Amino acid sequence: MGTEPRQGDLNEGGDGDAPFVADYLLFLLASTSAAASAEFHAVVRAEGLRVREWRVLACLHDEDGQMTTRLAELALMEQSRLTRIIDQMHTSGLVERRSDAEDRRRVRVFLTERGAAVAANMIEKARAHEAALIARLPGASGETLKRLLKRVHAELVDGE
Amino acid sequence: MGTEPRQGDLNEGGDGDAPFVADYLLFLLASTSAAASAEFHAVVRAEGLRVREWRVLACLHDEDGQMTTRLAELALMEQSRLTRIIDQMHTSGLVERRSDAEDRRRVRVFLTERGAAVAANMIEKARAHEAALIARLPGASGETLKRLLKRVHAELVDGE
DNA sequence: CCCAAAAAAATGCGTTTTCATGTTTTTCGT
DNA sequence: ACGAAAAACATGAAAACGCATTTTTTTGGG
Repeated sequence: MGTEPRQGDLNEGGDGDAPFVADYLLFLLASTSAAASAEFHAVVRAEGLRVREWRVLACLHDEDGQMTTRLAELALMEQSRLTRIIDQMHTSGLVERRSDAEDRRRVRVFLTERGAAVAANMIEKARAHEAALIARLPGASGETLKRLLKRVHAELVDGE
Repeated sequence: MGTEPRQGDLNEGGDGDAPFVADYLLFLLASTSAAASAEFHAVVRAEGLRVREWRVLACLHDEDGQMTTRLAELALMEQSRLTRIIDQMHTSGLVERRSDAEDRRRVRVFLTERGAAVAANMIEKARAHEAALIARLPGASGETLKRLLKRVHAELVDGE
């Protein structure tokens, strides 16, 4: 006994040289995202939704009737994956497809009445969870982080 | 024509009320993480590794001989998934298992010589990529972001 | 106007991932 | 010291996922 690794936090020391993971931006982003999301994802599943369905609902709430490709980008998944998620969400009565009159290659996805209700309900829960989460961070870290993430995200996506 | 949604960035307006996604912390984290990682993940795959194998290599580089459960936490994956990734990495000669003498339930994972070499090589590439990425962010955003993420991650994991 | 190229979405299919459970070893209460 | 509970890891089966390709429609050059 005594050789137990610590729980939770990212490692500090290394074998001999500098630790890498704990100071690597992409790991910090991924693990913070995972840790922060874990709690709410439990709520999502408890509501009978999968994480990706929740993402689709949230994106459509912001702008209903988006085309498949764009929706896949926003909801952070592959196009072919979204196609099948939409199938299932259609089956469970959350969304419907309508082909675009201007360009018949396009399929636009709309919330059903029930889908809109579920979306609104979940967004309320998400806002509450976010507020609670930010509340337990020191000072204004939460808001600062959001501001920073928006800037970085914008730079990564539009810039270059 | 003319009704085209913008490319890339997160939506600003909504149907009628406040936009949600573009200001929601968990989405900001997830999408920034995805956008930032996308580039490097291409490098990883080009090197013949999968993303999760790369994570394992990096974690073991920082501290070799970790037990399965802990390694799964650090490398952001499920325990049963890690078991199988280790199988495959063993097959490709990157790691080896040794059962812990003190507690024979435990399996510790070690880098092979080749694994260590691959890890070192990838970490070099990762550091270079990170530096380039941070360089194209305005001012000190990158470093500020890292500092903030460390704090938030620590709070989410240890605190509470 | 026509045909090749591009764009949007769907689909076939092999791989990955997860969930629940099984097996072995250790811990802990009495 | 014994047996129940817990911890660590492995595994079987089902679902989810992503890649490559196909189908349909639109665009653009000659």
